[in-house]
Amino acid sequence: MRLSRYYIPTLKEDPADAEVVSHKLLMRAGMVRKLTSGIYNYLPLGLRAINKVARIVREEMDRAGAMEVSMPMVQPADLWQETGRWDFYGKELLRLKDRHGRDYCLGPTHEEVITDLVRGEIKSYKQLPVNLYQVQTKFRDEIRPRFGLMRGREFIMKDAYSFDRDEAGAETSYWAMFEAYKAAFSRIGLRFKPVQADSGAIGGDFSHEFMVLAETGEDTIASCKSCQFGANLEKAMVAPPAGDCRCDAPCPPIEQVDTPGQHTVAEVCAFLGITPDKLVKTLLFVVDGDPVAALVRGDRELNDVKLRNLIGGNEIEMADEALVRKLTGAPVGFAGPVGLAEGVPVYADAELCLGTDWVAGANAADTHIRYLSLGRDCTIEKFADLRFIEPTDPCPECGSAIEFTKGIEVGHVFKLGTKYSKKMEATFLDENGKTQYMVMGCYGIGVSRIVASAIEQNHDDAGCCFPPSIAPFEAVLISLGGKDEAVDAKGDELYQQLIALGVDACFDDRKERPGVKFAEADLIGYPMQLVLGGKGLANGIVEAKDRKTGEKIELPINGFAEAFTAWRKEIWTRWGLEA
RNA sequence: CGGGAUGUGGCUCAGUCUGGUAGAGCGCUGCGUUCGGGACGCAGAGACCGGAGGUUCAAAUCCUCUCAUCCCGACCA
Repeated sequence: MRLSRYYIPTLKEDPADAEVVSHKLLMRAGMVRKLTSGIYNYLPLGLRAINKVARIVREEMDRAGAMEVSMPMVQPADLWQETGRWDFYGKELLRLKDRHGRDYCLGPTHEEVITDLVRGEIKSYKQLPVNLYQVQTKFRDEIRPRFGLMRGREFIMKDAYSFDRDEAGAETSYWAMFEAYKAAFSRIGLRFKPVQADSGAIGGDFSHEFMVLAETGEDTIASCKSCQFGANLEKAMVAPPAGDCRCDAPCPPIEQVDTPGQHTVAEVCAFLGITPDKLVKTLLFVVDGDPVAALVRGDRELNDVKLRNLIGGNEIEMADEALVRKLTGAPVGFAGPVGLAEGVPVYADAELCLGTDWVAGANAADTHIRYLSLGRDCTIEKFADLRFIEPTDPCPECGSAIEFTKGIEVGHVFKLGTKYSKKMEATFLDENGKTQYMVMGCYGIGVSRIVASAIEQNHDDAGCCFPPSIAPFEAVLISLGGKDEAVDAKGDELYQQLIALGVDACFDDRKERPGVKFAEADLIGYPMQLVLGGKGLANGIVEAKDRKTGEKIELPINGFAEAFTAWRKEIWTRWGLEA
């Protein structure tokens, strides 16, 4: 491709509405343009990067035995009503009506459509397993789209769905996808980590997220410094507390203390002269319409996802002020496990069973209680892991130290089980002629988000530093001809050699000053920059720069193809990639 | 949906407080000079100042409403 005929509208300044570096650079390098909030045009350069990601993903899907299909983006409401998600999915589902007034939605994901497709076509165990995937534009009406391609409303996703005869088969499919994802992200050149994840609203037994490690990530992951353990914070289990249950240990009788105006943990502790780990924090939630109380130590944070999963609920939300008053008979800040309204189950974090003699709210205004014994004074439904893991906690799998890092979710694999096949009657006949539900899995990769993530992970002050596997062009040949036509002519010749070598290169033959060409090459982030100038031509050399490291070497014009091939191999190797 | 901020040529912004009929830099067009890290000179094109209504002799500027965008939060396969 000759850049003199290519459309790359670069910007010298950061766009005013871009916050994160990937968004700024995607705009500045002329790769995307915003149409409206969370919705982007992909320009030629940006689309090239996206297509390269998609190509690698397709190759790994195909290698794993999945088959590409393409499903409609507009989906009829009745399919979503069948699974109940028409009501459950919420406002993220963009709904629309056709001219007859029939309801449709724009597909945020395709479990309904794929299950409908498969149930109509697959009737025998002999046809299973199957794994179908697509690379397609998705629409999710996010409450707050942000950060450019990182969290758009419209985005490109690869979604795959597996159908198996039984759990064992589903597990095999799951791990095949897990491995395919590892292979794909490795080939793309991302530094990533698969972590345990909550399966969220989509449901299912277990799941992993693939996280690109980057400071700007919206997710926090806990990972072990010595073993392979890694988990999204909302999923990360806390190791069971070390020690015996002492919740029945002897303790003076409960005593009420006045704590006028002391609402928060910090206030109460300061007032009573105790440390937060001596206090029991009581939090009230509503799970699927019913009130629930949860206890954690004063210095801990309750993980509502764990609470929801423990109860087996779908929706969980904090009780509002009115409900708190109703349940505790007191303003917010004085809730406790003793004397709560009748019938509110109380769940306690596991580590609370290690101690006794707690301070807690008294369910009365401006009052707390001390000498609380959970075993003696109240009924605990269950002691369970309910809190967020903390950096000082041991690894739940091996006991070593852990650390927190930020990550961007670029892939997610779920084992769905029969959640959708049961609701949609996706059945087949087994060897015995007996009807069975298909066991499903689903697997997503955020294709457009990967391009943004790659920039988040690989950039410097001058611009993007793309991995060669997904760079819009693998290499740029910059010709500094000016008035010297011989330079451009030789440049063209070398460019032809690159093309003949099968290199995805472009040729900067524009009538621009050298500084402009260099600055834009750095901004766009071609991994390999080749520069041919008048002096170089006279001396028989081409300058070669590794964008990532900045290292420059000289390649001979005589024998250019061989020298370039060797250098190219080195560049790819530095990225841990194979050309 | 709560809280905050911003809308002025393609882009980044000034001008708004204190009303007087729109500016700069970049980009774009032409000519000339320049030509190894986002050059310079000259000459141009390009904006009814997000939209609607109001106040006023007069509104980018003041008032009301509205739309859009961004940030924080809640939310989120």
